[in-house]
Amino acid sequence: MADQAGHSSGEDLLFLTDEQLRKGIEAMFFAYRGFTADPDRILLEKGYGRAHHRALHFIHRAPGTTVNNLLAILGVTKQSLNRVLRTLVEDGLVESQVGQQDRRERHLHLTQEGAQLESALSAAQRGRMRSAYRSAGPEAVQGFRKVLEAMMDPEMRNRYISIMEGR
Amino acid sequence: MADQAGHSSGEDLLFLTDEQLRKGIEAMFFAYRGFTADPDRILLEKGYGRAHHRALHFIHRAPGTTVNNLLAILGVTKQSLNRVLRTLVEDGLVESQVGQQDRRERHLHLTQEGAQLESALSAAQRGRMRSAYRSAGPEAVQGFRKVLEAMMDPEMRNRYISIMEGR
DNA sequence: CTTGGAATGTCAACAAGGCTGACGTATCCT
DNA sequence: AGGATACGTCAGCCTTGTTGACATTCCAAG
Repeated sequence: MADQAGHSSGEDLLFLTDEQLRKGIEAMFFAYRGFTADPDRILLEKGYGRAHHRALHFIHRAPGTTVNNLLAILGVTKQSLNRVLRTLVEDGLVESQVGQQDRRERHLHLTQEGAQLESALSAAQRGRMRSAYRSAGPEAVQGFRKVLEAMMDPEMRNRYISIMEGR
Repeated sequence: MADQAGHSSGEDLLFLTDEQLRKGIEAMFFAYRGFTADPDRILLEKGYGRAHHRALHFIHRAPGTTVNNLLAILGVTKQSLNRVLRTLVEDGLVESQVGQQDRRERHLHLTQEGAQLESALSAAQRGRMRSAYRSAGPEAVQGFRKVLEAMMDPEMRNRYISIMEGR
């Protein structure tokens, strides 16, 4: 009870005021805006939205993934995803291949053109992430990742970790 | 070029692989989902959306703020904000008072009912933030905030900082 | 071999919440 | 008096989420 708010002493329990927590909440809000700002500009030019970006990102991350798997990662309905996926396939950014073992499944891959757009989007986002990391320093990066992981829903944390390790 | 990817040495320049940056990007994506999940559930019951939450949050944060100011913070058009604000006023969660010095301005306050909902939403979000902070530790919290601030657009960072200090 | 269920695709309708453009009103300032 | 500012509102459009219903394809169990 005698502790002060401003400085965290580093080893004992955290003294967390509502004010501090609210600051964290607002930091998340503003930071997420910055986080999406650069890709959004590119997407606008091409006539796509964030939903397309997410699809491209995770198809790049896990080439050959099925629609169902993508659905689970993105957490939207198949109708929502399908609308986005259809335009990407029509525009020649994504390829949908019938599964070998299970021919009901569709395996998704980026075409060269799709990979190119994904790369541009990712480069923009990584650029901001890199400069944020650089200006915050290595220890801050560790903390950043730690807090983010703890903030995820458990299911998503597992999915995230398995994505990180698995492949 | 000889360095390894996994461990950051802690004092020299960061060695940032695209992989590490991509992990950060995905962490942001999944964490933001968790971040909004709890309030979203409450909002759904009441028939509101995230836009209402944001309005309530910043009116709570800066009571008596003007519409224009809120517009700048939220980064949406007045038409978008107005739609949300109108329902909040109609439902008796927000009060809109004509300005004293400048009668063109409307100053916004939460009613008791509005404050109650804001409090419930904030409590849910702070709860998750608190447990994330706790499980990540004090140093992680510092790093988390540092990286987030560096990730904001400069204008937003200034706004954020002035909000933090100003009051 | 038949059939149930799983995976996928598709159509339709709807809602939230962004956006632009245009217009009106009240108020302030020069 | 006239221009600028703050706010509200109408109309229409887009993206992206939702439900519900239904067809197709195919694996697997009976």
